[in-house]
Amino acid sequence: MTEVLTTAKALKLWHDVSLAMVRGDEPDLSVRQMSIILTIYLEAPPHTVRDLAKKLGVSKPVITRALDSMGKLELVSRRRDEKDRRNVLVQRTVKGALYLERLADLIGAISGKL
Amino acid sequence: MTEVLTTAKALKLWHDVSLAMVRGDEPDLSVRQMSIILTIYLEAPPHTVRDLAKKLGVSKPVITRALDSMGKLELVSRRRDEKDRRNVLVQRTVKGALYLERLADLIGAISGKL
DNA sequence: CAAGAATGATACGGTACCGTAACGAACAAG
DNA sequence: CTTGTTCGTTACGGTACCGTATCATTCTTG
Repeated sequence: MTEVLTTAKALKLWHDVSLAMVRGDEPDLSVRQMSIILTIYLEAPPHTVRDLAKKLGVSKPVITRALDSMGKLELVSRRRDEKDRRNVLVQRTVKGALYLERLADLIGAISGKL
Repeated sequence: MTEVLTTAKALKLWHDVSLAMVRGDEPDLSVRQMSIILTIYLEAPPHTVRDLAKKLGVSKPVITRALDSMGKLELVSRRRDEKDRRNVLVQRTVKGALYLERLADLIGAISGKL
């Protein structure tokens, strides 16, 4: 039997993690940005703008802009696909990996205190 | 011994829930807005602008603006405190309760599939 | 080749949020 | 009263993001 979070615990988890993110020093990522970076780090490459747009159900400019802003933060990087130079391959970075590692630790720690 | 989410599962949970929020019809709340509405619904009243600002570690205008926008969505409401008319009491709404109920169901369902 | 399709970026006008500062209203203290 | 403090809001200039439309580049197809 799989353990499922109760309504109250699910909301408390979301609350505590969100609060920690707001109170933290790092700039908050939007839900869209969070979806993108997590997709890049959790799912197998390659990740193109078009694929990400389709996966999130948003327009391509939304992805381009999110990559611009997260690129400034060095959380992701871009590279041209040499096989098909129309494509842009979105790639992971050291900073991005560390960012998500800290996020995972935070979620894990908070979920342990529910 | 408390069950703690592993790093991978914590991130997958966050990813799947964020993705569902992005793909959903409802407008995404920012992390700050989410923190505020969850605080209002999870913690005991009264909730004033000042208290919320302190709890989130942000300035008061941030709270005012977030209440404006969430008020437009009818997720929260405001009322003057008759005991001390300087205070504004932030209150729950039916729509807000339903919104968080759906969110909790979503988190619960996804956490069950990890 | 040329013509068309596909890809990601950019332009545009508009909306939302930011941080800081200033403000009016309401209370508290002398 | 009046002076000072507290509370929430508003003003201001600036930044970021939105959706739509358009663009240049690259590939594909005849």
